[in-house]
Amino acid sequence: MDAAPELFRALGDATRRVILDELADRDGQTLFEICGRLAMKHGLGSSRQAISQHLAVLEQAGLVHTRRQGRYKFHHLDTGPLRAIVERWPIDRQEPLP
Amino acid sequence: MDAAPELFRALGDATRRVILDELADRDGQTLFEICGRLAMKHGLGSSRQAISQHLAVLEQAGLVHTRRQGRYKFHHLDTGPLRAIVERWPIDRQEPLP
DNA sequence: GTAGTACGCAAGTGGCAGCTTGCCTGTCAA
DNA sequence: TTGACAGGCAAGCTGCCACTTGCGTACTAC
Repeated sequence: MDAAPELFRALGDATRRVILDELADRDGQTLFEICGRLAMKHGLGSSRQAISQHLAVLEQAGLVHTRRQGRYKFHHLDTGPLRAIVERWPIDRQEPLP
Repeated sequence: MDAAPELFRALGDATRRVILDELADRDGQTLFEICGRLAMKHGLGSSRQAISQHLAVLEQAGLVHTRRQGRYKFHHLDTGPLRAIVERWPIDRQEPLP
C-alpha cells in the first residue's frame, strides 16, 4: 500500500531538504563539508550530530548513498526514489483551465 | 529558499497520502465519503475530525481544492504542487551504472 | 419549526521527531 | 606513540503533531 514511508519522512524536514540541495549542487561531500556549507550558504547553525542524524535518515530513504574511504565518508545524492512520487500521483500537464 | 514547506509536511503523513490515493481514484468526494472509503478499503479507523484536519493540511499545501455546494463540500485533487519536487531535484533517467 | 445531516472550531492530551550532550572508535600525520 | 581529525553511539530533553473530545453552525427534509 504505502510504499517507502521513509522517503516522505525524509523529505518532511527542511534541513534535510537543504542537504539534498547542497548535494545536488556538489555531490560527494563529507559530513564536515556539509556542515560548513550549510552554515555558510544557508545560515543554518545545526550541530554536526544533527546533520549526521539527518544524513542517516536520508540514507535510509535511499536518497543518499555513502562511500567510505579511509577516515572520510562521502555522501552521494540519488534522486531515484523521488520517481515513486510522480508515479503514484501522476502530474497533470500544466495549469488547469481558469 | 525552501518553497512550500506545507507541501512536504502534507506528504509526511501516511493517512494523508492514502487520502490522496482515494481522491486520485475518485475525485470530488465529500468528507463523509472519504471517511467511509478509508475505513472500507484501507482499514483506517480515523475519526471524522481527524480526516477533516488532514484535508485542511492538504488544502493548505495546495494538493486539494474544495468546492462548496449547499451543505456539501467536495474535495478535488491537484497534483500540480508535486511538480516543485521534480523541478527542485531533477530525477535521473533510470538506473545508475553498476 | 423541528429533527437530522454535513461540517467547523477550539482546547486538551500522548507520543514521537529533532536536537543536544557526552563519550567512544577509527584513521592519518608528526 | 601521541595528537588531531572525521565520524559514530546512546541517553535525555523539548516542542510539535496527530488525535480526541465537546460543542457550535449551516443547510435540508419533513
